[in-house]
Amino acid sequence: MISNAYNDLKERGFINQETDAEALNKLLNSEKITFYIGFDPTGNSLHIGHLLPIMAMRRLQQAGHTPVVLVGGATALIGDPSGKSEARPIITKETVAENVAAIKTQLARYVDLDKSIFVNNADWLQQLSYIDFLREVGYRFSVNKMLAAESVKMRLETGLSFLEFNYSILQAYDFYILNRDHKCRVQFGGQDQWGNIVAGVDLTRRMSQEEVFGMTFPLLLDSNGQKFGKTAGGAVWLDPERTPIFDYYQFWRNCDDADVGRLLGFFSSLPMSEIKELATLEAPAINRAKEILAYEATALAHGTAEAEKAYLAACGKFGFADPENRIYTSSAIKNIQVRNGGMDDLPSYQLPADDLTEEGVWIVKLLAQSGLCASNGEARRLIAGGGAYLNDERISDADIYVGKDHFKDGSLILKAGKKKVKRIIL
RNA sequence: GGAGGGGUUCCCGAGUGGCUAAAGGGAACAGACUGUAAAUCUGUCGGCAGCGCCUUCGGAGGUUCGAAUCCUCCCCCCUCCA
Repeated sequence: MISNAYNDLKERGFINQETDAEALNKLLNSEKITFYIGFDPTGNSLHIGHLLPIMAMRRLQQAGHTPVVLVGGATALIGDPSGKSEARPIITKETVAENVAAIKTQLARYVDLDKSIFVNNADWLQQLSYIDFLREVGYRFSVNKMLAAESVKMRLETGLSFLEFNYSILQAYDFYILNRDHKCRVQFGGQDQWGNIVAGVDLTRRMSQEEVFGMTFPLLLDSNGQKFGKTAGGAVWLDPERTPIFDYYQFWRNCDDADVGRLLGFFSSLPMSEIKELATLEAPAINRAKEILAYEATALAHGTAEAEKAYLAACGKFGFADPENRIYTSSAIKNIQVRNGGMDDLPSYQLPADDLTEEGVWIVKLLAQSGLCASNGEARRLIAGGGAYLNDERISDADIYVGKDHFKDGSLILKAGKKKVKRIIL
């Protein structure tokens, strides 16, 4: 149980902007409130980019507050222009409905949905009458003001359709509805949501004479200023079908030294005092902090059993950072017996039996079809550049064939570079 | 609706008839160095069973031995005017 929700968020770095710091501090610490965070169901899986608000929601819930999880079933049909340089393709209602279901399942790992209110704004936005809406809500918005908003200004350069321009009004209306129907007092969101949140705070005050608040989270960048959560293969997904659990673990394990502390604050539940210690570890010991981060983040997304497997598989490949458990941590990772093995838990690819002919499988083809390389050409280049390994031996020739004798106990290990691994199973 | 400018490979951005799979930069990937880090240096960066063929420069046609480059029509974006 988290006792002081506001300070908790603050010391973990969750707070970027807030409408009224003092009032929020008081509110979050002295009352049990209802708050809301929205998610746009534009895809059928969440990715790491969505995780920061989810973690905040989790902490707030643990502090006794009640989250309203709003999925933007209606607003996803519009497309939020905030923080985007271009309009995004409009998706169909059917897709939105599927996405909502998928996202709900993933959220359940982080938030206790039984103690949350789950709403879909399609339920109230869908049936609005245009004329009524304009008369009731539209007249309260000043276009002059809207044009001055940073998120709109940006798009004024490249173009903004009327459809998208309306987005912020709809989101503001959501806040008003949630306040009216669920006594929702605070909206949280990413940094790019600031304009939308403020619009909602204003609208709610005007329509209901209720004082509500807003807070945004920082935009996560890695130490290089790059958008966080992107890797070679694109986004890192919570769906294990898209991002194998081992790869998910590895994403965290490979974060920059400089980022570990901040990431532990956001994505683990370890106490801040401990995190500060971990973040200041010297040279190679800092790797233990990364293991802890990876273990904790993976355990949250996929469960402790899977996290343990990924941890052992990765350490089997690269070694343990702190095999003797000298570095203090409250994480359950310390209870995991240091042992090797774990090969079974590397991402694997099942080779169709027909592909293994008398002469074997062409190595280039195998690299490509197992997903390690995007095309045959890329596989050739990888081999030419000395980055391909078969059972930990560098492949020097693109024309070799992999036969039965390369498989030990029915599997072999293929690597692209030092970090990308695939177990090929017969 | 009118006038002008523009749409190039993941992104930015050169290229105005053959030497252009298309400069340069960024991102990305690999190698070396390391700690599965950062920085740095090096290489790669459309597809193909690779010295040749195929697909790409908003879309569709056309001119030409040859088109990202010229012509016609269409779509989209920006700026100014209405």
